[in-house]
Amino acid sequence: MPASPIPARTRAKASIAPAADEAKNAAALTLAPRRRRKQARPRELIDAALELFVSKGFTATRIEEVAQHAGVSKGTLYLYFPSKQDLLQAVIREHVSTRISAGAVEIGQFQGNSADLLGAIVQRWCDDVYDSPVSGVFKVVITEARNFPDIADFWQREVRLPGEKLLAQVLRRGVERGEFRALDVPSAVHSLALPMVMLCVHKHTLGASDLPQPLPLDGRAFMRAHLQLLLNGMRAAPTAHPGETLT
Amino acid sequence: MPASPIPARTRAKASIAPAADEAKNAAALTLAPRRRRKQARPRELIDAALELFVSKGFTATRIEEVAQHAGVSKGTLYLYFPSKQDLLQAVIREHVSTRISAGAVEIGQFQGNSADLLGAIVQRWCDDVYDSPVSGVFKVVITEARNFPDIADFWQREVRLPGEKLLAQVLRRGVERGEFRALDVPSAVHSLALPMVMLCVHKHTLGASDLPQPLPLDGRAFMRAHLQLLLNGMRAAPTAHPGETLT
DNA sequence: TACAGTACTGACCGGTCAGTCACTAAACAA
DNA sequence: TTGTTTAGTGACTGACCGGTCAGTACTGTA
Repeated sequence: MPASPIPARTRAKASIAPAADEAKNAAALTLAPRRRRKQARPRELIDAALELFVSKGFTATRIEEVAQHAGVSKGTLYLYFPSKQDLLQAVIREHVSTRISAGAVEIGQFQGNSADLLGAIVQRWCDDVYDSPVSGVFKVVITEARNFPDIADFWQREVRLPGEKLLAQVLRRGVERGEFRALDVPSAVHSLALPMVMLCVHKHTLGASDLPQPLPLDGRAFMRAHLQLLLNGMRAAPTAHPGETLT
Repeated sequence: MPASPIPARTRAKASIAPAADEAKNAAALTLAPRRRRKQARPRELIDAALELFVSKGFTATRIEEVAQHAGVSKGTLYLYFPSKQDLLQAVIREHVSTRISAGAVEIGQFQGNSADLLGAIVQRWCDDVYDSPVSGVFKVVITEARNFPDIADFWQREVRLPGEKLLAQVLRRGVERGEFRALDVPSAVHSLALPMVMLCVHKHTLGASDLPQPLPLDGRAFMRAHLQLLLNGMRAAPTAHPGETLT
């Protein structure tokens, strides 16, 4: 039944534009002509999705906004991604998974001592993750993991597992080279990784720039201090002051 | 325009009930008689909300479910809380804010050394927060902070600020008593707090018991190990192995 | 110039849910 | 017993949004 009793809100934008401009680029204003660009669409949609998912959250982002942002209509988006969830999965694959494997290669080639290696990793992570929109993906995954078990599963396999393996490898290297004392490696991995992830989450929740900041938190400075504290704890053998119970 | 062309699903339930039963216990079947219990309602609604918000998430929990869980109808809930958001705020106030001030009092009375005090705090936090449904509130706040700036603000003032103040106080105590070296106290507070919060979040996202666990994470054991590592780092003066650049 | 293939469009559908309000009945006083 | 107050009810409304599909128009080919 294509009765269509609705008057169809015709593009009103044009009439808002100043008359002066109108004569000149009337054609340009008339909603950019259709272009067929099958190759470029997926990546453009993924990038638009990243930006919007991060700034507004996954649920709050309407699929139509993503499409608009990428310069296409809602229907076109569904030509390339079967559902909103699949779009999110594509964002993760494109922006997070790929980076981790790239990082792993670099680390394998590092020559110096392990403390410096950890310093370089933290530094790199600040530049490429914390300071980039990618940090928002951590928050999105946490927010949506319960609603989309597939996403949770995908994240565990493609991000968390390789990420932790990578850090564990570096710590074991330090122990083997006699730079760190014998460590509970899996625990120490979390001592390093949990704050890193939490910083990303914080940046996109309580730390969001449009919210009042009674307790500002400089992620970069903190991570430097945190790493120094951990390194200090990993070098010396456990000791206790007199009177302390060392459990 | 209350045209309402929809046939309005009229309550069909009554006509479905077997005629036999009807005569006998018509009254008994009529869903527990109304009771007027103005005093008890708010707390019962808050507790029901905590359980559901934590297990299903804030958005996925329908207000009607909360009401049912508390044994009342949706309308009654709105008699006590003006909106879903206000209900969440009440949950936070009742289950998180109050605990922190209680903890602060206890800590003021502690006599032993500061390492043991930190151990006691971590232990207590595992028992009262991590192992209880309250841990889920952290995840809910993170999930909803962007959608409800009021909640974010409330959390900063009522939870994060007093919480960090409390830990800073303990660390300063340790430095003053000569148990820890001179520390960057705000940083060290985060070295302790960020993993604690992240554990709560993890427990209710990737760590949820209904999801596969390729990388299990024992929060309690980790926190013990993490604290030991930090204590070790806080006791000794910073050192480096030969050849390491100490930045 | 005509035609076919397909990238692209956007009005529409179906379903969901927070919040409302006219009504019902419990509790208690006169 | 009757009347008054108010706690409690649940059908209804209005807004929202993911996903669909009949139709449109760009592009390459004959």
